[in-house]
Amino acid sequence: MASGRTSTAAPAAGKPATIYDVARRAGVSPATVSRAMRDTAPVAVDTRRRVAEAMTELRFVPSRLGVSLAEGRHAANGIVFPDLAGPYFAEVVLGYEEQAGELDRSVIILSTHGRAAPRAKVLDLAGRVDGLVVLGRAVGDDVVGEVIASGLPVVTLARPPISGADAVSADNQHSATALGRHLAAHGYTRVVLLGDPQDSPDVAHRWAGVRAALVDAEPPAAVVEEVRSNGFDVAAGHRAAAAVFASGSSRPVAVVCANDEIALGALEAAEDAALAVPDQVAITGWDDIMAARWAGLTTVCQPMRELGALAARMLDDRIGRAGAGDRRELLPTELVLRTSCGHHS
Amino acid sequence: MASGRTSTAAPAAGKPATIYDVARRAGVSPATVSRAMRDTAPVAVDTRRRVAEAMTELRFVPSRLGVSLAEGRHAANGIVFPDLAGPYFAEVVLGYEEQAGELDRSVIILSTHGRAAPRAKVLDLAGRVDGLVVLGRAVGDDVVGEVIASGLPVVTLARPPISGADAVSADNQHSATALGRHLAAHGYTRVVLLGDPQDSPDVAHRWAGVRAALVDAEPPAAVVEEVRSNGFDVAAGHRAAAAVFASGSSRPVAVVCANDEIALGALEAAEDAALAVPDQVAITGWDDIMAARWAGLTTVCQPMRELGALAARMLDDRIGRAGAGDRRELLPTELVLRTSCGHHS
DNA sequence: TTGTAGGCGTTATCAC
DNA sequence: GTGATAACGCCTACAA
Repeated sequence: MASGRTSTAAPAAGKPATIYDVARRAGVSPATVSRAMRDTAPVAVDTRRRVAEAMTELRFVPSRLGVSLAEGRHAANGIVFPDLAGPYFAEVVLGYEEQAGELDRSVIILSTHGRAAPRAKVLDLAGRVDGLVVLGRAVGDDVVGEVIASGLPVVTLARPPISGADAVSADNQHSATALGRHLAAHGYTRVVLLGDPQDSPDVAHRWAGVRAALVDAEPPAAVVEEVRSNGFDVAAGHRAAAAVFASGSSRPVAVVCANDEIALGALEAAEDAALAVPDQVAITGWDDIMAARWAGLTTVCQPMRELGALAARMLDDRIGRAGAGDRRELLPTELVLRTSCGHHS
Repeated sequence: MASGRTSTAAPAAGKPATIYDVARRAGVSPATVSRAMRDTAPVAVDTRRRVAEAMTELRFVPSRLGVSLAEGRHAANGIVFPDLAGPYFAEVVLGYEEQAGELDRSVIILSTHGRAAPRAKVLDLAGRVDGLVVLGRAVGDDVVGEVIASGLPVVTLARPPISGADAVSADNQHSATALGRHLAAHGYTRVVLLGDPQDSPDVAHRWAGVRAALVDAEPPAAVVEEVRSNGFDVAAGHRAAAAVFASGSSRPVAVVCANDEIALGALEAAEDAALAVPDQVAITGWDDIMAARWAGLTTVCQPMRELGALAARMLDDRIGRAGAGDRRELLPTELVLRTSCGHHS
């Protein structure tokens, strides 16, 4: 026992054990402990056993910080989005988290809450992750550009593609056209668009598609007005629609809304104004959130979950390969006909 | 210029600049750069300027890993939840993120997706944060206990309090009683409870409250059956309710559901079975999600956002103070009467 | 006011 | 197989 004095080594006190504590306890070097843990090189069975024992006795858990610093990676990805209110973003984030989890990456979220200047927060986030996805108008092109320039892999989601980043979005074009045609087929000729195209690239695309389908219809229909909703929630939709309905004589026959929540607000406003839907006004939404089914809202279904999951996979890919070209992906959408746009026999 | 050779120092290549690069460039020591950045000690104006210049020229951004390792903190908090599907958890997480953001902490999320054994993932998460909130039945008491034992501050949310952790939840008792009374007042005497109390502590409390109110009513009503929904989503509710309605003769007159999504499913099942709501069956939910308003669902409104925000604040507190006693907080809820539980004049 | 040096906890490269 | 030792990037006493 001369060489003894073994196994007395204990970590400072309440503080967590380090790899050095384990090494001392097992009578080996820290390097060996690391190898034994990670199976990164052959270790004698006996040594391995002693290390394992020391680890459990000391309840050793490697410090994430130490590992990350040494490995040069965070094993975490970030996602920035405008808000989590409303089902849309939540579903996308969920799809993202699920896929990222399978790829063994933690997910750090950052919501800009519609507020301005999240630059600092975005940059901070960028420093905590191996890659970032930017959802919608969560942050300006300038900031995204900055992040890309810093060398961080970036994937944009539901947002105009940026050079140097991959992009995934839903196929707004297809369903916008289908929706426009459908409304024209119902015989509506006067439609108003309710939303904020300048706040959401997606919406701008939808509007363009609807407009085109309308004028191409036979007989041709047209957008008579485009009004800002100043927001994408139910309250905003309610206010904006109320204003539209109040302008009496020029009352439209169809109100196409930028998303379901605005449409739900419009439905409320119609009720307030004693306007029957769809007999006196047709109203449509976008996203197919859960409430839409119960409100009888005609809308467009997007694969929200899958959008998030795909973004996660693309980001993971991009982190792997160094700097190949930019990928662009488009996911299909589908028009969901219910009663708010008119009667279907 | 003999002492020259200044300001040529550049970071290795494409790699980000370190504090050493900046120091060399500004002709000072790393320590001074740190002090200048953090205002942690007086620095001569001239020195400060030179440092600032060097920083911008080199686009220096302190490495989060380096800072965290040195500071001994992550400046990040975690939250584990069962799922983000459905509005409830999403809203809570949003409230949490918002508050955490104001406290200058990043948020790392982890969904267990109902799946089992997230132990490893939870422990990994625990190693990345300064504190953790556990939402609902996201993870077993054993694992939570392990995390607490490791010394990490923990706050539980909508889950039975655990010694060593703070706890916040909604006041299920109050509204459960109100709901039970209301149903009894409608004259219903046969009610069935639809949900999985063993999967959600919240639900167990609600059931207890409803039962108590029912038997205390005059004339006394009672729960005739308690059926498992095997899940908390619309599909689960639909299946379970269909089974209930199929058992012909013993048809209940009121179905109290564990949450709104189950209730929505029950509403669908009632429609399938050609049962009029509320004339032939009354149906109630819980949470007051957006769809509830459109489905005319009687339910209970919880301050979901505020639950998350409060948890964030309590966690931040707990990280500050060392090991004071455990706090317990209860947030109020409110019964929301709509048409699914019966006619109101 | 500023510099020096040690520490935070791991991984990985060399030798042995 | 295993052990030194040098990174990784920053902060902060301690000295000067």
